[in-house]
Amino acid sequence: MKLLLIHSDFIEYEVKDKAIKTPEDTSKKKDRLEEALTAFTAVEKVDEKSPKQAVKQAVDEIIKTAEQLKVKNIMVYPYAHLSSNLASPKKAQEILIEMEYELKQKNFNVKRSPFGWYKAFKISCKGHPLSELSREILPVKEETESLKKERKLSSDWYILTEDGNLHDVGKFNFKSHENLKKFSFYEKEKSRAVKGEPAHVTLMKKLEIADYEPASDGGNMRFYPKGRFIKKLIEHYVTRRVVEYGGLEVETPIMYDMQHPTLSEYLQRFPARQYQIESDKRNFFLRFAACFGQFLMAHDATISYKDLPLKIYELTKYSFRREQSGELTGLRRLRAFTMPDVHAFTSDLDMAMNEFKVRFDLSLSVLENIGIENNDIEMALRTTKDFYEKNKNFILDLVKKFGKPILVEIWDERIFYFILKFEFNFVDLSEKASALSTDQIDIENGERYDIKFTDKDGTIKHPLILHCSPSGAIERVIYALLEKEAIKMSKGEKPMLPLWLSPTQIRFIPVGDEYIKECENFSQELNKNEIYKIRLDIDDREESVSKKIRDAEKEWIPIIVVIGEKEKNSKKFTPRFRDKSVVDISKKYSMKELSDLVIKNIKGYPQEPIPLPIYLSKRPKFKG
RNA sequence: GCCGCUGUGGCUUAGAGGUAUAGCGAUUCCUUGGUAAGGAAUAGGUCGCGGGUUCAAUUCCCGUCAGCGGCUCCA
Repeated sequence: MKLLLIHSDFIEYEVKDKAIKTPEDTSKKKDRLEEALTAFTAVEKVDEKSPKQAVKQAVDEIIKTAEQLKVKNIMVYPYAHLSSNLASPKKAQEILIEMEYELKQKNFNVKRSPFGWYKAFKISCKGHPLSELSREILPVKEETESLKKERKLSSDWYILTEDGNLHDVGKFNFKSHENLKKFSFYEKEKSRAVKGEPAHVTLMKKLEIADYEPASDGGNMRFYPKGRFIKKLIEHYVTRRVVEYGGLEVETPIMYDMQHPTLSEYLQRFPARQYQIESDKRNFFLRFAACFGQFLMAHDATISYKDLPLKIYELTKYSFRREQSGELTGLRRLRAFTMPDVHAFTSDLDMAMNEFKVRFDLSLSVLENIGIENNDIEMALRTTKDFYEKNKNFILDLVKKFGKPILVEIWDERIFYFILKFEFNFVDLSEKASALSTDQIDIENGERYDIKFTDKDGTIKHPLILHCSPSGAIERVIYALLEKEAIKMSKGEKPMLPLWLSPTQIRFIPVGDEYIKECENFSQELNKNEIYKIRLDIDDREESVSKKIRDAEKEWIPIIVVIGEKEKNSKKFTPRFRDKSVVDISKKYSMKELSDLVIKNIKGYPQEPIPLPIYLSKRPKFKG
């Protein structure tokens, strides 16, 4: 059976002449249905063998579509021209009547136009992507075969365990791998579970990190001082790690000529995804990755095999992708985002694979040090069957490094420009998965961009290119950190940002005005270390001590120190530690001990001064 | 982009065909405080925006913008 489903403002028809010898009796010469899903239907020879099944499958398909479109009115419309292998009119008519009956049973408002007549019809198709669908209904036996064929063309999904075994995703026992299950399910099929609104969106506003900017395009965020600060520290940290790894930091333009021969070829494949800008008579697109600038730069460079692997790095501020408006959410999916992107140009597959390993370790370490640990992420690997077969041990090494089972997608043939790709995915509170770190081995673009290096023997060759983002988009890293804390909160635990990222690390709360001076003295004592400056502030507002503590807790301040007569005299403090796992809360601390404690935790991370006035009374409220 | 839901002072929100609640926050005053909200007063809103219906619209209708959920997508 062939179905053509049209979502229309209306459908109307008028019966004209007989099309077959014995058309269906009909008194109604004209009919019309508003806001309808019209199912143009051609019943075929194969349906005669198992008419019940054909009816059921067709009805299921129609209902599925109708529900998606929230349509109550359905017009079943016989339309022979969809097939060249029609069933007999008698059988066809029976099946159509049966379809009408079944649909009515499911409480749809169903009309059916008469069988066997030439009819004039008018239809007003709504024109959205789901408004025109064609479906082929085949008896089950043949269906599995066609499905198999389809699957062969696309890809297979597996779970690869540390022992080197590939498991069918459907059969794998996900016990103690809950997140991998959520991730696999999200990747492989479309998860339809009911979900609340994203937790990090509430948090990013409440903590004055980021917010929507109605005056800009969707997915272009504003960052408040604390948000800019956190973002800046992550940017610095990732950049430092990449530079230590050997990345040469560059800066390239954010817009490129759409007519440029190399770029246009690349663009043709994804035409509707960019912002476009006009300047004089030329049209430009905003970059959606750092590739363009770096590849064009590499194209013009003189590169010897001695320089390889050559690593070029840029922190793109911004990369732009015109995602569909409905796909945008908070800091998770944006139209403008900050992307660290380090490419490695390598001489051959051996070098590429070696480098892939190095960057795999780098990515894992960067994420972990930022605060997103191994059990917060799930790994996916995509490759071709051919590559997998030849490099099983290499891939297994990666899995062992990762230390838990991963999701693997294997294509029969290469679909994209890369032959191997890994991703570290974060699964959030509403069970959505997003990729953070990623790296891929690209075997096309060296040639496409005509990037060349001179090999040992003097021949000119195109390099294989690795594309890596060790952390993923910085905004998305913040999203993951916030969602991670939201998950904690849902378990009744206190949320906190890592100490090195907290805009305020220690807050002093004077018991009264007269102790503000004391706070200042102590803060100098606290910051005696030459290299590490602890970010502290003083709540000098005219509020009760309890109120100030409450506000500090709401702000996720890691360490709160109340200062009054006792402290003034004894120089010993009883701080409130937000994260009680690493400290002794019964202990009294001196300023030196507190300072050492903080420094121990922020060693090796970027240092920046507090991004707000030290006195709370001098701070504006950006939100609420 | 499609389908659906939502949109009320800076924030969170009540409400209804006759221009509107309350809490937080802000300001001022009182209180001078000891580990998650001390007390009082004042100011602040063309009820997202545009149009229509109506004697009258913030409330009903249409459109639009934004957010959320789902679909699709994620090079």
